[in-house]
Amino acid sequence: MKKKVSLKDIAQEAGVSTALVSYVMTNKEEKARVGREMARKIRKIAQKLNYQPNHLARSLKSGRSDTIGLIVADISNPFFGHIARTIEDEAKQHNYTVIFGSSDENVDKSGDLINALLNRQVDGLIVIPAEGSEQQIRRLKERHVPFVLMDRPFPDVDASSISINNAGAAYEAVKHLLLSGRRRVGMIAYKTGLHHIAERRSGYTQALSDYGLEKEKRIKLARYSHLRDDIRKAIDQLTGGKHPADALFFATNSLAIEGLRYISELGISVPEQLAVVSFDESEAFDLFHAPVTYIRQPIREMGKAAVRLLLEQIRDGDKPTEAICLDAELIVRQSTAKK
Amino acid sequence: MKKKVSLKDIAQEAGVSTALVSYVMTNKEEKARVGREMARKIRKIAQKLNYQPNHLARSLKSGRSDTIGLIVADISNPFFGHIARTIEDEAKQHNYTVIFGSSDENVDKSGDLINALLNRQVDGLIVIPAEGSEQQIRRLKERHVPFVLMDRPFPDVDASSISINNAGAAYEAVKHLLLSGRRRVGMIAYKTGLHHIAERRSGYTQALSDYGLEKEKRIKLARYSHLRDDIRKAIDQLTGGKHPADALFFATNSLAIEGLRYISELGISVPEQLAVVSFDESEAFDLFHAPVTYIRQPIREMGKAAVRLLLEQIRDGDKPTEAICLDAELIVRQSTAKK
DNA sequence: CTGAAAGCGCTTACAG
DNA sequence: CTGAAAGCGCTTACAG
Repeated sequence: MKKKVSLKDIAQEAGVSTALVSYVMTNKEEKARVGREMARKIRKIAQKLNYQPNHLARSLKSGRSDTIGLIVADISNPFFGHIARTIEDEAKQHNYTVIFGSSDENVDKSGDLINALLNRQVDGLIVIPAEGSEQQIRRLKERHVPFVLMDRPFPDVDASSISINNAGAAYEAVKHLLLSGRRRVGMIAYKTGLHHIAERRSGYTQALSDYGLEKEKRIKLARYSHLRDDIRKAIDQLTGGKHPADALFFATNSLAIEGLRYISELGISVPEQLAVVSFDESEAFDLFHAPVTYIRQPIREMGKAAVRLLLEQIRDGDKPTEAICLDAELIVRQSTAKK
Repeated sequence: MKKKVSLKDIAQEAGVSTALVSYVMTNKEEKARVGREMARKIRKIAQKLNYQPNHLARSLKSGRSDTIGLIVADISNPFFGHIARTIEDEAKQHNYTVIFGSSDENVDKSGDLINALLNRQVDGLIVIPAEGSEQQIRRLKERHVPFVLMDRPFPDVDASSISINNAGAAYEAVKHLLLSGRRRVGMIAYKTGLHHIAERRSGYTQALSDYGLEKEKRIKLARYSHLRDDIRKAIDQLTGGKHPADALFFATNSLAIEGLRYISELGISVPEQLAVVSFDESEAFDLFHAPVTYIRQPIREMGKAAVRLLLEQIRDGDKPTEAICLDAELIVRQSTAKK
């Protein structure tokens, strides 16, 4: 790259010290009581030379990088892509830039990522934590790094977080299935200790038991790393046998998409033979022949809240933690129509 | 945040200069001929203090930030999300971090973004350029900023780029429709001057004319900002009248998804009444009742090539520009089955 | 084998 | 109203 013009170049041309130029360029001329004439002259030269401040130098001096780090599970998953987009927009409004990384639901990657972002002096972190990363998160707290957990709070860690009422939303979804006449409702979830999935499972269980169907509990788990195979197996089991499920509740959009692929292949008719509800949204749900009933998370609000909480923490290191829990909404469509 | 430990702290504890510590921490002990004992001692202290280098300071000094900037149209669009993911993975392998931004197909935003990333001293840029951003790209070249154009080359700008054979891929798609017995093939594209869309249009036109159907050309354009309305209007026009289209070719996945939503609403049967092909891929294409035939771009290869080209440019500022053009693949499925 | 010193490009408290 | 100086945390050419 061509050598960039620095404060020094401007100072030289204007015949003043770099200090003056710095004051003018950061609009602190008032405070530094720089002469109006001089300020104008400096600005003019800066313009002519097309001066662009070096953010790195500024950050090194000021201790603030105006950058936030974002850790998601996988940026190519539209759910996280949407979150990233909201955070980007919201951050930009406050003159922050976003560095991101995908943890792939992997603790080691997550740890490396956190370190890499921290070494780059991000002012704070928004993280959608991977399973088993509690320790890493605790370390953040010990080091007084401002951060916000998103999507998946850790019940045992006292940290600011944005999440939704997972148990409640799952409960509503299952209740909706029961009210539409289904009795054998299966659930497919990730095999994970993450709290948000546990909550979704407990919402499911609670609904069944409130409707006197605790005996009908049928949950299958799929590994993130063997998604396709595990889901196929799960569906085979749930829809086979003497008392096949007449409804399926998927705990996330990726589970549902993979599941629906297989359901189509098998020629199972939705919603006649099998009603379907999923967490999250997806364009794919719209194009399924029976548009899929889903639980809509308020992604925009979540992103906004996350950035807000983080910036407050950055500004005030002693801000008490704040856990925000938003409500999700059940969007009812064809895939759960009454039989 | 708590004060971080710096080289100085280690130097103090070890009773040596920061220079020594720096050499050891960057594994240049050989070159600096630091004593083995001393090196061990320094490493031990660094470990104990949990030393983490400040990347900002390093970058300021070295002039390299080991960060690349990525500009996409919209990170929440899975197509770009996938590209981002490949670039992230590939960059990480070379110890680079990625800062990203969404231009929203808007020239002003794109300009702001480029500046913001450059001020943060990214070593180079991978950009999926917005319409009308030629000037911004030319400026990059003038300033000798390493960069690679992706997805959309500018024919009038001599720059390194990764793209696919858009005209050829479109040609194949339309040819496939014609060979499957369709005669009135409509196309829906973005209203844009961007070259890759122009190429897709010309592939369409060429195919029609090669098959003696130039009179049957029916292209409709939709504005990015009025996607839904424009597509609905376009589909109404194409499928209405005395000679309704019997096939539709969508120039991108977002156009197709919006279009298929409407086609479902209208109750038009695919592929019987209307065959459908789209550029790009999407999970939604799989779940459509007649899985959609699409043109698969080699995203992984594209991302890898982009990073490779960029890093070569960063290493060698005089590297001549290189335009890589990859082939796309037509994946034939139900939506274009013979009538 | 080791260290002092300069410098990357900024900011800001301080002195005049 | 203006400027000299110190310093953020590193790296590296140079001198011993």
